Amino acid sequence: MERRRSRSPRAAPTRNPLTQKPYSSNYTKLLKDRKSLPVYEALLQLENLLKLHQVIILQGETGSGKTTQVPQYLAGLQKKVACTQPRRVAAMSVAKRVAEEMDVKLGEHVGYSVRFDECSSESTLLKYLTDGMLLREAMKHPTLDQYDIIILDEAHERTLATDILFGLMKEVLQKRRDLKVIVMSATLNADKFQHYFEGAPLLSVPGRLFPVEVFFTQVAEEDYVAAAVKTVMQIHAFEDPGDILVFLTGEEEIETACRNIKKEANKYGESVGKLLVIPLYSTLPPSAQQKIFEPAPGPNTKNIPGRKCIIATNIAETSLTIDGVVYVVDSGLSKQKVYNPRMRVESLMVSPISKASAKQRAGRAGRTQPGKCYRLYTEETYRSELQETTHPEILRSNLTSVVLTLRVMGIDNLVKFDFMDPPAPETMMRALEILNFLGALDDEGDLTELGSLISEFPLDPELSKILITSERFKCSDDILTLCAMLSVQNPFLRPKESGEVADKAKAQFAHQDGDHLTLISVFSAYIREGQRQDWCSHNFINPRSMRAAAEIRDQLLVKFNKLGLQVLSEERGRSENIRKCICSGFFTQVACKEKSSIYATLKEKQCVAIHPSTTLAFRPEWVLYHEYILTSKNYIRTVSIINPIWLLELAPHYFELEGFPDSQGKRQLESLKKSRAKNKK
DNA sequence: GAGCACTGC
Repeated sequence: MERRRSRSPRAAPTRNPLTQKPYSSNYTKLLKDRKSLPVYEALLQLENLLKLHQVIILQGETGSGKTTQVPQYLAGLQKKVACTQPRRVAAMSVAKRVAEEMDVKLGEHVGYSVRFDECSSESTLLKYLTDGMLLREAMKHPTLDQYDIIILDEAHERTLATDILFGLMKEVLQKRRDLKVIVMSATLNADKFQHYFEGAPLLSVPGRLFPVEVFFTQVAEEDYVAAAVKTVMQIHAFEDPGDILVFLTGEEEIETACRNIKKEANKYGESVGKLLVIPLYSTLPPSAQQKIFEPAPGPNTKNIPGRKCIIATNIAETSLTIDGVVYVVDSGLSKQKVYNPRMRVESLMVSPISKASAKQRAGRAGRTQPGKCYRLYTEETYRSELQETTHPEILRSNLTSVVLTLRVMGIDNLVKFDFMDPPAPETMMRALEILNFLGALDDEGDLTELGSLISEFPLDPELSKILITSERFKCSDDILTLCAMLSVQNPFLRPKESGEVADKAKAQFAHQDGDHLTLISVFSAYIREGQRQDWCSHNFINPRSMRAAAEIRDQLLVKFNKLGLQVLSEERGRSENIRKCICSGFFTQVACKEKSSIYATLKEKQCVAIHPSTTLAFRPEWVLYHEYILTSKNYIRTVSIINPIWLLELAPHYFELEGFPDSQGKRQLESLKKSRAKNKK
């Protein structure tokens, strides 16, 4: 019966071909909405193009429905489909929505896969996953045979993982003529993708956003925070009801702006509506982040409606969507990561955003009704100083992990690997050099056994290395904790108003040998106290960091056991063993005291100071640091005391010292070497 | 003696 009916060209099937069950009423209701999406009419065209081409570029703005409709349409053709997303929340929520639209149970025909949460099965035809997760799958199965179609969504964001997948796709498409790839992107750089995948046809679908009127300032603003405050007050006093979203660059600025807006609003009294001012940045505790979803305040005594005003970082550009925003105020700036391969340092710099970002920010005003966007820069600045698109992440990152990943996927000629934007040769050289010193690559640049072990862990190669070495130093229990703690946001909270109390709380955990041991002791205390939220808040510890660390530690432990490594811990010589073990991975990050509190990094001879957040009670001769940051000064942060002899024992190859600049540290190491040689005789 | 855009495995 069903067969005959589904063959009929006119009547739509009443039973779901995937489950053989009749469609629910919810399905019918959702189908109506789906049919009104701009992308709906393009689906057949897409199917036909796929018969002729291996790669297709699909360009569509927010609201076109491409993320939900394209993958499910292809899965409906009985193809195994993977669709990547840059963020885990998106992968999970889109999968849930699509399962509902397809009238199947989430985790069966439609599933998702993100870190810590695998929701798919044998029967899964369509899987949404984070781009990083697909990369992990590709490390195991470099030709991705488990899929017929791979969709790279949000390609315009050019995340590190998506960029590597682009290059990988080029290789795999040669080996698998049956594989199809769809690159889905917002506009602006679709032609770049088309050029990269030579001959790939471009399919465009319109978006569905309300119009947003854009205003520029007439003259350049000197103080953009003050300008933002002024603009918010003007909107609040003179514009129609609707919430305001302001884009600034960071925590401090945002808190200042919030204070000033509240102060200004108070001056106006009842002549304007109530204004709810909410800061939004990623390091805020989740409870504070939830405030952005609170409704705008009601009318005041003069019956003027209230509104809310959210002052946010880039987090509101893509990661968090706030409905009801009608006005956007855009500073035109954001903090961006930059990488200096010569100094081997990643730092954050306030930089102008791209035109693509400016457009994205403006679009945040048009999600529910027509909106307005006030740009705190001139049209001339926009035209001449803003780049078309944001510099892809791969050009701004340390590539140690990336190079290792490529090697594991069997890419042996890195020079020939077709990057959409090739990274600086110096950055690649740095990565190869460090991987060689870690023992992950041999002198020919080939992957070693240790290298493939290192690549198994979801960690930076240096951290994986110390985790593996921890077996030898009988401190794996502690190093598992340390790796987890170094992978999460700084767990120590220090609110300005209670700085001293917070410092005292932190002092309870301080370990005399350094910040690494302090991190371990915080985690131990957290577990000992039953992982309690109230314990965290009482001790100025960020509970989110601790929960994340516990989860990561569990994941690392499972992997650790699976690889046949042994969890050992020995009390005798514990601190020394831990610090030696850290040296086995971070020997390139050591500094020697020059005078009083000034240090010089050994390899680059950069003058640095130990960051004031350290728990070290004095300034030792030699330290190992976890990160080198450029802020008001050059700082090294997360620092522990080491004995320079360990360096010679653990990384003799690196400390041959030929390429090192002359310094007190180098001379000390040289004389240590001499006396060691003498003792051996 | 002071500061951490945002993701992701």
